[in-house]
Amino acid sequence: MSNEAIAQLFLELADLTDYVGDSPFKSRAYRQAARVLETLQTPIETLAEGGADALETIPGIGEAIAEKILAYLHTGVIPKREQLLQQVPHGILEVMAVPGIGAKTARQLHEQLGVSDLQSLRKALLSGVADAVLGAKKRERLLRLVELKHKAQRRTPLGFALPRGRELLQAIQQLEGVGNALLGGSVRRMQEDVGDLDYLVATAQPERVLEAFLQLPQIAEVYSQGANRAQVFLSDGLQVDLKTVPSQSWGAGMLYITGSKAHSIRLRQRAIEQGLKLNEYGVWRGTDCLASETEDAMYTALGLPWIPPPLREDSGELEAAEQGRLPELVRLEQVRGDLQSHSTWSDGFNTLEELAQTAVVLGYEYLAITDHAHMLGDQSDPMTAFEQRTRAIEQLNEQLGGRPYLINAIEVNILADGTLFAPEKLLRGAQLVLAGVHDHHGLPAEQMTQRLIRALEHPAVDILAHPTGRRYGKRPPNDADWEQIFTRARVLGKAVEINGYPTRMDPPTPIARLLVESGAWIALGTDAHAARDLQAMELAVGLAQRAWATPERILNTRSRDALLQWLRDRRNAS
DNA sequence: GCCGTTTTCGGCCCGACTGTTTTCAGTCG
Repeated sequence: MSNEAIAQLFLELADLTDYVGDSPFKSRAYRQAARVLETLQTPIETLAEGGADALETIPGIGEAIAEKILAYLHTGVIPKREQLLQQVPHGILEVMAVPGIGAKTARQLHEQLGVSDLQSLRKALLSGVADAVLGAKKRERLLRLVELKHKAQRRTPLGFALPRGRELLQAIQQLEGVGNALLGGSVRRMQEDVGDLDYLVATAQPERVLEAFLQLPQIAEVYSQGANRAQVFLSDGLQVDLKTVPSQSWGAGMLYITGSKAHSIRLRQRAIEQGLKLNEYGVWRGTDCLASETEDAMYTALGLPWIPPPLREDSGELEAAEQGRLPELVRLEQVRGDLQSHSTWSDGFNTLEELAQTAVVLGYEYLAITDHAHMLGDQSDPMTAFEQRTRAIEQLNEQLGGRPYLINAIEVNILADGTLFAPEKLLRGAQLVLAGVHDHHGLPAEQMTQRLIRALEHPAVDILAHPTGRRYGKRPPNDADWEQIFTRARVLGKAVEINGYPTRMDPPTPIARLLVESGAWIALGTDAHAARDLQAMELAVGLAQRAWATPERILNTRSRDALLQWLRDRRNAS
């Protein structure tokens, strides 16, 4: 089972603990443990091999939680969770997931009205009997939210949230009275998927801004509105929070609105240790404001350098900042080309010319055309089709004077046994070979590990594409020993891809971080199947940043000549 | 339930918004 799966169990345990009215600090500890488990880079089974002592070295995991983890790994259940599930109504967790219904309200609803799941909640709200517990106003509000909630169960992939968020940001910027405006939250941190959009506005007239904001046509439902904050839902159920601060608190507000929550809490604890207080208006000593106008000043007042948003997850960035070893993260403008794209020669929508034109607009020196080997031409004779495409690329390169330079590349399927589905001659003829898993997902970890290593060991392979195979809403990441795979890639001098295609974003952050730590070469690719998809490089870079990647080991921060030299050297070494 | 340059008990981030609460609990981010 994955770390995410066990983290989910602890989140449920936390809700159950709240529901039965046990210590709120207990449920907080469970939630903290869940968060830590989710961001853990190593599979929990591996860590558990060292027993409870090893687990307890993880911050936030003590004796009791270590024991629960071990019990789960051995028996498949956490006894405490099973015991609580016996005590509570079957569907109460989904009731508590409705915004505005917490543990206390859920319990009242159950005890007084027999509400036990979403369906009975909806009935109680519709019939009006819920008035007795909630009051008329809250009942009406919840009724609207329950209806909306149907549409918005899932988190939104960053690639979809980002354009929507920017569109709304533009609308907000045009509201009267708005000074600065920022799209913060998980989007600014470039998290792979986001639960809501968070905006910060600097203004001297918060009432006016909020009033105008609530009039925007995109807004379907107002959840709450106050003197300097509003929470609303868009018609598709996406939640949007907008907070205003006076302009002198801009930096403090940015820090607050960007989060993450865990990062903010650590900063606030740090402030307390230094006899200070941190809130969304500044850093304070008593009533003296020490910093508030810029994020930089906020961090400085806490004795830290500015920390880039993608790192703000309480996963080691504060310790690194303290010790002056924050990474110089790779930036989008350092990327000189895209290392995965598909043309009409396979399953892409755009021609080589169209892809090249967009690459020019993006300022790229090069673009790897990585059509699927098994989809070339009419598929009956891939070698002939490959040779035709090679000539087409060479001609186009000549026409364009190598600006951008199209790399005659190929993407090849890794079969279940780790062999490659393409003629050797074709593989040798390509300037650059990506190998990726496209079927037989979900093999046992050991088998998947050997499969990927075998593929990496093929002398023609340069890059392992979309390593975990995850697809949002379709397929979880494949299980494998990533440390072993990435180490093998480093030893072989090969690269592993960080894929920015919006529904892939592969590998997920914790595994991407393992990749960076392994020291293997990294290739950033959009996996574009249309020219406009090339824009997704921003997402690949964001994911690389969350993995603490610096430009040195990223292939496509290299110039065209340096990249081609790398390819020649690599081949000579194989 | 976790944790410790205020170590094995006594703390645990901080503020905004809602409702009907005349002083605050519940919920959320």
